[in-house]
Amino acid sequence: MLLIDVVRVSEAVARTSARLGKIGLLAELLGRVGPDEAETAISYLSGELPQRQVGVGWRTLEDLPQPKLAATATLTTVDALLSRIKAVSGQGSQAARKALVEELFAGLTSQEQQFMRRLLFGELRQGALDGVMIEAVAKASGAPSADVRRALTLRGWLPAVGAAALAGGVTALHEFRLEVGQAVSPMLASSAPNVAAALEKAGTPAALEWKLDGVRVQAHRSGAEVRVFTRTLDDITPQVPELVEALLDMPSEDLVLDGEVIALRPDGRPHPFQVTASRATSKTDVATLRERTPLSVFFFDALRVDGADLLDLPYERRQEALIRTVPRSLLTPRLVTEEVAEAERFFIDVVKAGHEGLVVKSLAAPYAAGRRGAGWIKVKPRHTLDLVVLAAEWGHGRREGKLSNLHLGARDPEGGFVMLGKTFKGLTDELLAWQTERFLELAEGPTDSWTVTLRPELVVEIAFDGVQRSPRYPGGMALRFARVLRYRPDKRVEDADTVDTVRSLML
DNA sequence: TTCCGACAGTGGGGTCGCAAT
DNA sequence: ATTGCGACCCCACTATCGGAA
Repeated sequence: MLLIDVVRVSEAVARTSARLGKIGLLAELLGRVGPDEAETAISYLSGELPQRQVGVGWRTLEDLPQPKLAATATLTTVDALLSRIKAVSGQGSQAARKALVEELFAGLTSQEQQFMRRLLFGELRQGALDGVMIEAVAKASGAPSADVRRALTLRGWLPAVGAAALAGGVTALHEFRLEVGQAVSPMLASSAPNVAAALEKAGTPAALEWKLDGVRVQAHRSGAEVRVFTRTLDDITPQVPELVEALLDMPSEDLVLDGEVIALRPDGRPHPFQVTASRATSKTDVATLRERTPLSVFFFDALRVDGADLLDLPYERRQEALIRTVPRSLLTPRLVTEEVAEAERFFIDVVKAGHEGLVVKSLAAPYAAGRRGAGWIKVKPRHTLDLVVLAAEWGHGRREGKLSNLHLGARDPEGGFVMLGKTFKGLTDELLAWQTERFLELAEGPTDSWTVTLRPELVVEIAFDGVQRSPRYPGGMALRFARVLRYRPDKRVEDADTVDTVRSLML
């Protein structure tokens, strides 16, 4: 199949707003792709590369070679080139990689080049990714979408699942099983503003578990062999020897557990997230790092114990298996209750202990991986500050032509402002339109095609999860997960919060 | 008819590993 | 030694579609 066939479908999908329309277009193409190219086609049309990453980003794609006039590239030839690019990126010079990227793009028409650029950036912007492609695979293969989802949960990679479905229908989908060593898509959580709302969503009684601010891990053991995967299913086994040893100490030789690794201080309180993340992703001299900053692991779910698959069992039953298998010291602290007041006390406890919050879980929910359903709901405390908008950046995609990303500053009592980070979150279309107009009135000082500097006159109320140390910003602090709550036209700049207030929150 | 779950899109800070400067 | 880049840890929020109620 020609690449241009895929590009045309992608463009048609982008022009179609109806989800069912997108599914129809994608399914039609899947119906005519050959078995050798199905995986590639599904991959491209769900915004991913069969190679996952190839080491090519925006910088490498800044200037492209002259496009071809005739579209002759096939999925097979393009895929082969991308594999070579990945191989060179793994071990080789940037010049060699650049040459291969040139070769790839020189073989494409201008239309194909634009598609391939967006695909490599991970910004397909056709309004269809995995969620829509699951339905398209179902439609094209005749298999129920629940079976496609189920196989995706177990395999963690839609192109492989989709190709199997197209080739072998439902029967092929049923051959995907939970296998030790093959990472499963992790179950994710939605969020609620407070404990009462989370309990409402989960139904009572519900389980409340401490939410630790670390790195999510899925640990597999088969006999003497252990493998550990992150949320995105990357293998980090060599980086977490503590976890490997913990698993080998357990009585079951055939198990899959879900949990979190976190670096704790000697007093048991958590290190900042940066410390944990650095430790869990550093590959060099792990032994020394381990001595200096040991990792602890806390498990909260069991997907397989003693060779028995538990995915479809209700939460409560999986907990029974977990408790039987994992030593108490490695279990995530939890409480089962139907009382809102008791749940709120538990929330206060966890925050006092320095952790992130709670995850509220329905006792009946199976391990519905890969979906942010109502089964798990996270609750975190929220801080707010009144800050001053110092500048704004032009948006992209659906925010093209709108000033979107705000530079946020706290008042310096000595005079001036100290930038604490940026945010683009929490803005409605109406607010985007309003602020674009207002910012242009306030524009003053250096302005380029990217950023508009403003007279510091607007106060905005910002919600955030915490203050972290920053090597980037002048005050040495940055806000974590900042988002706009509302503008405060009733407040003057002199009423905005100061850097001293922010500093006091960092401790 | 209204409500709500699921999805896609729009980007945020920090750190590591590697190649080039 | 330092810098630039790509990848990947952690993410929140709004708009939209379409099935559920």
